[in-house]
Amino acid sequence: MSERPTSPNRRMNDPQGLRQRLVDAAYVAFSTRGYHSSALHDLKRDADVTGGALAHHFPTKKALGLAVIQDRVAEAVELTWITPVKLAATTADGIQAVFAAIISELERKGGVSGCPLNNLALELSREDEDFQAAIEAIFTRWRTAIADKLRADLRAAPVRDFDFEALATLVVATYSGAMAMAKASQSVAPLKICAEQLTSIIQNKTALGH
Amino acid sequence: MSERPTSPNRRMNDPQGLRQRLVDAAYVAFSTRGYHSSALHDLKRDADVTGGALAHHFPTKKALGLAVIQDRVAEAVELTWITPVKLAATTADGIQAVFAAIISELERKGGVSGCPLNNLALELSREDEDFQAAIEAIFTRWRTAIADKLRADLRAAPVRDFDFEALATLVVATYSGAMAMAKASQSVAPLKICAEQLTSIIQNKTALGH
DNA sequence: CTGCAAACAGGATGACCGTCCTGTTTCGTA
DNA sequence: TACGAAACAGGACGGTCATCCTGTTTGCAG
Repeated sequence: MSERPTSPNRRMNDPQGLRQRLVDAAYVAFSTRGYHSSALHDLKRDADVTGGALAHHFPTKKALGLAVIQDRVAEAVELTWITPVKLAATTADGIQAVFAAIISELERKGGVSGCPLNNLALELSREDEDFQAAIEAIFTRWRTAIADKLRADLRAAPVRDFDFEALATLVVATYSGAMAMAKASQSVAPLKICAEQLTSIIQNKTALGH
Repeated sequence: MSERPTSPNRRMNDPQGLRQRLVDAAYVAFSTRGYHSSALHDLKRDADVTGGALAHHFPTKKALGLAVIQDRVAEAVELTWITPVKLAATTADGIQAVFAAIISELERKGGVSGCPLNNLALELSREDEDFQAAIEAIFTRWRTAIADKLRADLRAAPVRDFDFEALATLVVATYSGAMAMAKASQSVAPLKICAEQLTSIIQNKTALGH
């Protein structure tokens, strides 16, 4: 019931704000219900935007989807994963903290709707190569950030034959798969288990000794 | 151009065969293009089935989707994962063989369309609780089979504090996530990396020592 | 042979959805 | 103030899709 402050009858052009409301609503919808299951009609209602405004900013649904991926999904990965890991004392600490934060957030609300990046990756990667490229770029940035952190961990006490990229790939893959299992079971149990396994593995591998 | 042997003009009722053609076509379509992106019109064409026949066997699209999950997806997991792992000498051997088989199969054809179970899990788990239950059951069976094999591995030389279910969860999650990354990058590289990491981890954990 | 339910044919239907089109308003610029 | 481009309003349109409906055929029971 919250009317936007377009009080009397006067219109105010606000292209940036309107675009942001639109992308925000689309991000929520695409992340939870999926891209194809989200109708533009609902997005227009949620963002309080008319068809003409939508068409003006995003000529096609694909353009909106691309904006969601590049603006919001990339930002979400940056905020929930990359930055916390980078700021943590060690990679293992960072990963444990990220998992814990995500788990408690999921427990706060009722259900598990899954990782936005993973959801859109499986739905759109094969459908359109622009989507695929945008999604792959985020995965690459994510994996690279973890690999860099692992490299930093071992700056002081190097371990020979350590493949940073491979271990980072394992982390990203395990998280993605754990979230998929969590979504399928509507339970955070797979996330808790994989968090413990992963941190144990990383601590072992980054410890002294070959 | 391959006409089915309905040679002159005579019809032959074949409820089981028709149902099988339908579920087969739906399995392929749902696994590659996804559930919502697959139109019943295309399935009818692929399976050479009319609308009346389809409605007779599956009153709704959901019923067809449920049959695909319970009949074909469950069977696929059984054939490509559970049986090979069960027949292998060790869990690590089995997992390595399964990954290798899947990778070479993906390299044979051109693209990566992803794990059917994972694809449908992310698309349908939150949409309908019947779908969710059917998918969760397959994940549970999959994970349990791997845990059982791990238990069998350590029958002779037990390792204390070994959590079979947790390690099995890690395996399933890592595979699912690796396949998601493979789909996003349209490359088998994540699968190769995770296969190596996983077998290394399992061999370490199942080896002698605390 | 006969009746009857299951199996199938083929199209109608109504809802939905993305896109586009025409008109109106805002706002920077000159 | 005049003007033009951008921003926005609101609905029409065409296509698609899942479902349903009416009729016909098959095949088994009796």
